[in-house]
Amino acid sequence: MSNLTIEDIRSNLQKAGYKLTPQREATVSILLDRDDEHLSAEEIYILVKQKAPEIGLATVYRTLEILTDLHLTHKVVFEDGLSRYDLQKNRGHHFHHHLECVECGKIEEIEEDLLDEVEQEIEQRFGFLVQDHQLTFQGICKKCQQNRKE
Amino acid sequence: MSNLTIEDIRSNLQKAGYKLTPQREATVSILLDRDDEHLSAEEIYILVKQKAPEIGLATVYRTLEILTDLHLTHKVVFEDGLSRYDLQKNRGHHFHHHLECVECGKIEEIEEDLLDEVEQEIEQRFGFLVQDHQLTFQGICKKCQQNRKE
DNA sequence: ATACTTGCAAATGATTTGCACTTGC
DNA sequence: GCAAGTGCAAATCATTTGCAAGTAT
Repeated sequence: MSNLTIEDIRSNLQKAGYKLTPQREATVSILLDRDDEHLSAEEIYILVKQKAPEIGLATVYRTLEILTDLHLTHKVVFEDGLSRYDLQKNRGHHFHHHLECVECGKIEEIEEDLLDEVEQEIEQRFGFLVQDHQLTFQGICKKCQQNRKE
Repeated sequence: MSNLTIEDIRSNLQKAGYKLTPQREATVSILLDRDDEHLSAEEIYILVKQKAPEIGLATVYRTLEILTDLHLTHKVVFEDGLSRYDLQKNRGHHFHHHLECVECGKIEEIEEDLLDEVEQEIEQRFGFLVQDHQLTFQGICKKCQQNRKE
């Protein structure tokens, strides 16, 4: 699914004056592997530690901050107070949404941008120039609905 | 704009086995007064303290938690990591959205639900039963756009 | 050399909790 | 009267930061 490579990320970092250190590479490689999950910094840290045990949590945070600044990842604050990070697979006009199941806690991602029309309406009616958005739905996922019936 | 009264809130609390103490009343009255702002717990605390100086921040948090559990308020986590609370003016089918200006930080509220169609699409395509949602747009508000031109 | 990075530990900031005291019904 | 509620201070949890040491070019 992901068409981003480590090399893309290396060149983006270098363009901005950052190095792709082993720690950053390990962190990015977790994000590439798990690009359909929505990992918190802590979860990323635990996964990275398996490959590079000497890494510190602060480094993971710093890496994620840089990646987010460069728009290589996207940071979303969830209701539980944790921030989760997604690789920006489709750079540029990216936008995606989340389906958060209140029963099993799973977070599903939707790639399409369903809000084009809504954004146009906002700009016309409120004179507000939209740059980005976050949309999260809470509800019951398919699987949990089935479990309820059993 | 708000059609909720203290009495509505009192009866809701009592139905759920809670009392409307002076501290809770003071907190709710701030929310009623400022129902178009999006106040953080800290901001609410400061305002409440002016009328009831002996109140503690923990009580404000506990009150907001109860109100949110009873769906009398709605808690939204913003990008800055703070949670803000809105009174649920139109109980039941409530839904509203936020416009967050990245320049002046102001948070505007839109009452309409622009997502009816989007929700139907989600339910059909993903089998996900939507119960609630949060939608926040980041961008530049009208006023800041004008200031830029000057 | 020099500027960028790191790991660690300590600091921060929002929220939560334990507890002895108080209060509303 | 007594469970429910309070204020305070201490605890917690995610995240950030200071700093001395490490590293790449």
